[in-house]
Amino acid sequence: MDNDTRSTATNKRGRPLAFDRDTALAQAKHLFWELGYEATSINDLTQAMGISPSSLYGAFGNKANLFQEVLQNYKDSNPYSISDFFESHSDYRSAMAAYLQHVAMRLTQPDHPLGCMVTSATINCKPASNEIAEQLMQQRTQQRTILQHKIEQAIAAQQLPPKTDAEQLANTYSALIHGMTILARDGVTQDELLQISATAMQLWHQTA
Amino acid sequence: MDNDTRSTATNKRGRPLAFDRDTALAQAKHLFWELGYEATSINDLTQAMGISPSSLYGAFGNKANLFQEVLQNYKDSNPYSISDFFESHSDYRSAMAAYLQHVAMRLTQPDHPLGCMVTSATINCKPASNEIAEQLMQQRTQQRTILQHKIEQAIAAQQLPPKTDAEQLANTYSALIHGMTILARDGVTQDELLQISATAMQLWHQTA
DNA sequence: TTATTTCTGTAGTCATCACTACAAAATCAT
DNA sequence: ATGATTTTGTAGTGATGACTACAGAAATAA
Repeated sequence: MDNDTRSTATNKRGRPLAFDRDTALAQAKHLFWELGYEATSINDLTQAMGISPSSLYGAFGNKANLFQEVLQNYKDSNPYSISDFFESHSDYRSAMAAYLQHVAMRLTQPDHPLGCMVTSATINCKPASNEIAEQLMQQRTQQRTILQHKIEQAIAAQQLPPKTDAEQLANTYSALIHGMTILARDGVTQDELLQISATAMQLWHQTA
Repeated sequence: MDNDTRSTATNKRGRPLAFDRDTALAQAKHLFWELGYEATSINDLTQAMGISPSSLYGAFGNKANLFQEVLQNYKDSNPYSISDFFESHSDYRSAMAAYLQHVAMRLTQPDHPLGCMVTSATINCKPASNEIAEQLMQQRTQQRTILQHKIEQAIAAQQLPPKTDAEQLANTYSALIHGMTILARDGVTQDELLQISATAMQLWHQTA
């Protein structure tokens, strides 16, 4: 029943960690983000983290568990969620515009790999990694659902036509955002992604 | 200087192939499409193709070369290109609508894996597979450029406002289409993808 | 000091990776 | 028939995959 989350806080007994756990985690995140879950080997990780396999396994359990921690860190390190934008903007249109702008920026930031890790890290997986792949899929589905709820609220607040199909619109924006990850990784620039975000705002008015 | 494309045509000398080359290629395509390039092992391939490693290497050279043939077959097996739609429709708007509809259908056809292989097969690759990953990237870039040219022609034909940014619009549609591959693989249905296609047609009018 | 606890480095495990050596088998050419 | 040619099955190769055993090192606790 002991909680095994070896914290960075002051250790009590035994030899102390010879490396900074958060720094190592950040380096692991960088690799998983760039190459994906399976294409990143333990050897790659130990090299990048500057530690030995035994240290890695001692501190993080195994590859899957390390990825879990990386994923949590990845989510925590993004200061802005969809909800944040819808809370800090009075009207839904400007919230969406700001969110799409934020996404375009974040997918092409020069201080970390291109695109979204949740979108890209487990596209090519063997069945052995199905659990992790499904976890990321649930993340994506959850984001889609959140967006749908925000749109439903916009409809209820009469900021969108009452006949608007919230799921359809959420799906369309989700596709666009996932696609921006592909484009970012293909070398499409931040400016171009921002233009896509601007273009996408036309979807807000459903005319058909 | 001998052309090494061992054709399916009547062999002249030596022991004949004990398997149907096209069928085996189709099965390889199925695997690469579903799992991606690196996550598909030679062992997976020989199992699915029903042949031994020596037969596989004898007939296809190596894994990278087999993938090349699969890719060519993948492209050839899609009877409709962007250009086809723009040639068979008089106005550009209906051509685009038909193309997006076609994409939504194709990405969710039940007789083959979900999504687009060119988009998904080399998202997670080690540096060793950079050549193949870049080849697929060039495919994606090329498709984007073709779309841009069609939009430019639409502008020239005054079927789009003269101030339309063709590259920007092509990028937006490309993002949407790539994102549809992610959604399709996440289990979003064909109907929902068709709705995305319909929603996306609003982008045709640039209002901003 | 000595004992206890925890981490580190080395060297290994076994499985799987792409790929191949080689002899037997199956065809064609003569 | 005999020989030339090509494919096949078996059984490997060395490299790399994730992971671990174990002894020693570095800290705290007594």
